[in-house]
Formats: sequence, structure tokens, C-alpha cells
Amino acid sequence: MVTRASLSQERSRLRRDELLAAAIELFAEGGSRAITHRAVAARAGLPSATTTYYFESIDELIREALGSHIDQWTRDLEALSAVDLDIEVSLDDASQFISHIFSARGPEVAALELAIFLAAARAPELRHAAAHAIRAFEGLTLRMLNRVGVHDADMLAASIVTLIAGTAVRRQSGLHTEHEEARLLTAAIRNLVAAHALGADGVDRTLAKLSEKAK
Amino acid sequence: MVTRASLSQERSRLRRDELLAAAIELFAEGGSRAITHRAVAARAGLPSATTTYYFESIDELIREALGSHIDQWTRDLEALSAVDLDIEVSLDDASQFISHIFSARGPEVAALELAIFLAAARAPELRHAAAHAIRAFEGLTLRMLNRVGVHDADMLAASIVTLIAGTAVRRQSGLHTEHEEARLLTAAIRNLVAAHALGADGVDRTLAKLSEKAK
DNA sequence: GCCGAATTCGTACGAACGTACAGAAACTGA
DNA sequence: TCAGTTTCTGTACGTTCGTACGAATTCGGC
Repeated sequence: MVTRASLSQERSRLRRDELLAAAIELFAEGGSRAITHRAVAARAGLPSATTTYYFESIDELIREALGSHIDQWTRDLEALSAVDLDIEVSLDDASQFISHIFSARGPEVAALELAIFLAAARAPELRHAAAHAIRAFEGLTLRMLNRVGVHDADMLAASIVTLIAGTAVRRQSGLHTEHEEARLLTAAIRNLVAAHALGADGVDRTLAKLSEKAK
Repeated sequence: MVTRASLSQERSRLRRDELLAAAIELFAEGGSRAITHRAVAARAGLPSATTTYYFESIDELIREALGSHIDQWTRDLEALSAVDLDIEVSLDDASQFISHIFSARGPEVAALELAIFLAAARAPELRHAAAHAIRAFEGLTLRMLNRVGVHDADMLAASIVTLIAGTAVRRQSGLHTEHEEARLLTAAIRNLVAAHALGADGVDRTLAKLSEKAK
């Protein structure tokens, strides 16, 4: 196989990347079934034999395409994380921002991202990349929360990431409008933050009171 | 195509179902790429020509397999919903139960379920089945909550389903142990319930207090 | 301007694919 | 028991697939 790094000429590296992008496009439209040597080359506007020069096998091509996409996703999140948050960020701003990372882009994008993530998590070679992506996501969320003095901030960040991922799944059903999903997500995040503001004791007390009332 | 209903002989209906089950098995192991006429027939221990007799095309076979699996999943949830909850169910019991619907089964099962759901949501013919599955899931969750006198119970149920779906996604990364994921999910559910017990006003007040403190 | 290395791409081959089909076998109702 | 229907399956056809390969082209160092 000709790895990206081993390519000495700029044009080659570009072509290789174009093939990967074409593979992702096909994957988005018709799943892994749509990814074939000829289809990828045709989509990229390149001769059919191109793919066999750059990739050892079709599985390798698919892996590389999914991997590079998920890596890019991770890098984007990390770049967002690195931005200095000098301005004052209110809780609502943060919650809005977080909920828009996913929901601003359409459900089709969310579906693609989810499908890639799932496929990656299944492949041993990409498992690490998938874990890294989640970690970056949690890191960004945690950073958005670091001005909010709340108990168990890591746990809260993890829960929020879980909510966002779950929303991405739910959206696919088309059961609710995009607007409703966004509202639901924002409300759920607010609720979680409020609970963490109460602290474990506060939550325990509230639930105890609730149990009393139920009797 | 020979639909299941149009088959007059019991053995035929069984064979058709076996083919569908074999297709799901292959899908679980190698994705939709692994589903071919010959592979499905071989897995079911039947002659290769069997699949072409029962299904009009390979896409039809795949659709039918995904659809029947998601329908079964929905029926299981509805059956659980229909069980009379005569016994007293504490909040902890309910939260434990809900979180175990997903987490009791391994991550591989969750991955399969997610992949099937995503693939179904993409196919117009299965979109309805996917939506129905989510609705059934929310219905069951809502039913588990109906003894808990809480504000916006539908919203809470939707949020909990979102959390469970999100957990199913997160688990795939293998970033945390299964035990940690379960603990995180249970805690998040408890937090959400507590927030709903406070009501919208209570949450608003708590968050306002939090904002004050941050300054 | 030349040479070895890297890149490009038309072509080809065997394997696996989806699908069709005809004859065999099994079943059903009279 | 027998005709008609349904079910079964071996076989085969054309297509598409993954992959290999060699000749042609382009490139970087000298």
C-alpha cells in the first residue's frame, strides 16, 4: 500500500485524499455497499485503476476513509476546545452552543457521523480513533462548563455528550420536528446542570421528597 | 416476491424466517456487505436458490431482514409495556430497570440494534418502523414513570430514552467500563427525575442561583 | 538533458455476484 | 388416487467485483 506520508508528490497526496472523500460521499448515500473501486474512482473523476495504486485492498480503502473522517471530526472538536473563551459565556450560551454542535447540521449529517462512528468502533484498527473522538467531545463539553461551578463536572460533561449522541439517534426516526428535538435537548441539558448544581445530597433529598409524595 | 403471508405451508414460512435470521447474523458480523444470496442461504443451511424464491431482490431481502428485526424489537417493548405493574415500583427500581433494558445486553447487541435502526431510518420503506420503535420505547419509559408524580412526564420519558440511546452509542467507544457506563446512566436518569421533580420554576431558580455564584 | 524512481492508467482475468428458469418434488383438495 | 398448485433446487447466464500488471508518462536529483 502507498501510505499518504510515503507519497512524495503533492498531486498524489491530493488525489489520495480525493479518493477518500469520494468514498465517504458514497458511504453517505448508500452505505458501505456502495463503496467499490470503480465507483470511488468514478466519483472522484479519476481512472478506475487509481484506487488499487493507493490502497492495498477495498477494505483498507474503507477503513482509511472512515478513519480519516473520524480523525478530522476529532481535530475539529479539539480546535474548538483550544479557542480561548475570553468572553463571558453564560450558561444558556454554552448550552445553546453545545446543543448546536449536533443539531445545527441536518439529521443526514448526524446519520453519517453515527454510521461512521459505529463502523469505526467495530473495526479493531479504528477503535482507538472512535474512543479519541468521544474523548475530544467530552473535553470540549467539559471546557464549556468550566466556568460553571458545579459538582462532578466530568460526569455532567459525560452525561451531556450522552444526551447529544442520543438526540442524534432519535432524530433519525423523524418522530419529532428538528425544532422540538433541539428544544428537548436544551431543556434536558438545563435539567442536568440544575441537578448537578443541587449536588448529590440535594438530588437525594429531592427524590426522597418525591417518593414520600407518591405514597 | 413471495410474502410471508402468501405462503400456505408452515415449513415455507419457517424457512423464510430462517433466511431473515441468517441475514441478520451476517449483518451483525460484517455489515450489509456480508449479506449476499449465497452467504445467507449457506448460513441458514439451505440451497443457494432458496433466497431468490422468497425475495424479489437482495435489497428486498436486506430491507425485510432489518424491518422484521426492528418490528420484533418494537413488539418486545410493547409486550413489556402491557405487563401490569401491580407491585409497588420504587423510583430506583424503575431507573434500574430502564437502564438495564440496554445495558444488560452487551455492547455488541447495542451496536447491532443501533446499526439496524440507522439503516432502517435511512430507507423510506422502514422509516415508519424505526419511528414506531422509538415511540414504543418512549411509551414503555413513560409507563414506568406513571407512578412518579412529576412535571412534564412525556418530556422526561423522551429525555431518558435519549440518554439510553446515547449510552448505547458511547459504549461502542470502549472508553469506559460497562460498569461505569451503567453507573453514569443511572445517575443521569436520577438527576433528570430530580430536576423534573423541581419543576420548571425550581430549575430556573437553581440555575439563576448558579449564575449568581459564578460572578 | 538524462536516469532511476514515482506515478498514471488502459486492459485483463478469475471469482463472486444477482438473477432467471426449468424440471423435480411435495403438498392440497376433490 | 389424481390433477393442479405450491415449493424446492441444480444449473447457468451476464454483470460487476477485486486485483494484478505492464507500458506510458511524469517527476526529482544530478
